[in-house]
This record gives sequence, C-alpha cells and structure tokens, in this order.
Amino acid sequence: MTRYAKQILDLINQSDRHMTAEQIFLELKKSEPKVVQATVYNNLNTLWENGMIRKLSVTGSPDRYDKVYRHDHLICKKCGTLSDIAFHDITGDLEKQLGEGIISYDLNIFYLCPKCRGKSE
Amino acid sequence: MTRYAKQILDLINQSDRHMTAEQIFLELKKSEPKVVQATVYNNLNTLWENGMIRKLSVTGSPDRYDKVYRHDHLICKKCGTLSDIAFHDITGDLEKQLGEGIISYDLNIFYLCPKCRGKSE
DNA sequence: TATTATAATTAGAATAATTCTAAAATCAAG
DNA sequence: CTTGATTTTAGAATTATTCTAATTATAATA
Repeated sequence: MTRYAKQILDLINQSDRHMTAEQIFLELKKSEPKVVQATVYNNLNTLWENGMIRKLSVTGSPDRYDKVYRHDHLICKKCGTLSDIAFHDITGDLEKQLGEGIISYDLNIFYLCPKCRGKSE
Repeated sequence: MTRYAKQILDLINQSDRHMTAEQIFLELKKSEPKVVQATVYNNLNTLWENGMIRKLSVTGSPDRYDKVYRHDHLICKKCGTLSDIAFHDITGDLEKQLGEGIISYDLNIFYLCPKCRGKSE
C-alpha cells in the first residue's frame, strides 16, 4: 500500500460526501501538493479492483467513490443529489433465487428530493 | 413523437441487447442512412426524461439503454457482461421504510459470469 | 395555400472524464 | 550499492457526450 493509496483510502473512509476523482484529487493536494490527477485515477482503480472502495456510476455525473460498508443510495431523479440509506441486506434472498456466487449488489432508489419536489414544474 | 424517436424506441423495445447510443445509431442507420449521432443522443435523452426508456450507467462502458418493464441486472464484475434477471419487486418494502414518493429503483447484482469464473487467475 | 411559429435535425466544434505512453522517480530485495 | 519492479509524472490521446448555430421539417394559423 503506497503513500498516496493510503491517503486516498482514508479520504474516502473519513468523508461523508460521495466524491468524484477530481474532488479527491483536490483534497489530497492539500496535504500532497505535488500529486497529479493520473495518480489519483490509478490509485482509485487499484483500490476499487481490490474491493477496498466502491465506485458509483450515476448518469450525468462523473464516477463517485464511496466506502464499502453495506448501504444503499437514494438519488434525486432531477438534480442527482445522492444520499445514503440502509435498506435491509437482501443478499440472502438473492442467493436463494440465483444461487451462490454473488459478490455484491448496488441498490439505487430514485425519488424527488424535497427541494426538487417544491418546484413542481 | 417524431419519426426517429419512434424508431429508436422500437429498436430498444425489440432488442434483447443492452445497446449503447453508438450501437443504436448504427442500427438506426440501416433504415435511416442520413441520421446523425447527435439526433440519437437527443432522442435518447428525451425518451429517457419522459420515462419511456431506462438508462443504465455501468462503470467502464458508455451508458446503455433498456426497456422499462421491471427487471434487474446481473453484471459480471470482471468482464462487465450484463444480463437480465427478475428479482421480486421491492417497491412496497422500500415505501414502507422510506415513505411514498419512490419513482423507481435500480438493482444491479455483481457476480462472476461462468466464463470469468473459469479463468480464476 | 401562404405564412408564421415551433420543434427537430444536422455538422462539426467543444467539453469533460478518463486512459495511455514513455520517461523519471521511488522502493524493495539481494 | 545494484538490479528489478512498481509507482508517479507530464502531457498527449481517446471517448462519450453535449453544445452551437444554421437548416430543415412539422404544425398551426390566417
């Protein structure tokens, strides 16, 4: 685990935001002014390949990175705002239906956030 | 509903693939040789905004478009191959926990497809 | 039908996110 | 120290998607 990898992992684990690579890069730069974007992308990819972080693909915005503890996401269909929520774990149910071998799952729930529900339009 | 919009919608509804904008563009070009990529993107976006198609964001590949009937996706963590599966509808459960106002949800289940399970590596 | 307004399409440039390449720097082991 | 492997760097390249402005098609109206 390299110097940068460790710090990137910490940033993700200590933040409650769902940061993009760019945002992580800017945070990391505060303590490591010499670091470069490609390094952040490289490290994010290897951390992700090793199951140490989650990667969230949300339509219309760059990938976001998240902690691995089990939780789901509530996403505003209009403005894209993303928040955490913990629906109960359905891995057991899934395995009953699909058999063993499930690595993980992503559950994204779409709604209109209070703000967007206001401006009905 | 314009000429192109209708054909794009039909392509998606009649195909079992999960096509990217590019693939849809190539298909459409067979019957409409003059059509242009931007038109496909425009139409895909308006169809999606009107809830007539689904858009799938999968890490590492361009967005894919899908029919709207309720079903979930099984995705190979290694090669990204995506297939359909119908786990039971959990909207009711979700609403019980989160209250009304849920528009939809995406459930993506990650596993290793038979091919990738072979080459354990 | 001619006229106007509205919306859709086009071509191509622009943007934004991410990956790639090759060189330089760092690290780890013998 | 030397060697080899890995990581980082700088910057170019790629890819998907959006934007812009001009053009064309469609629909609505006089």
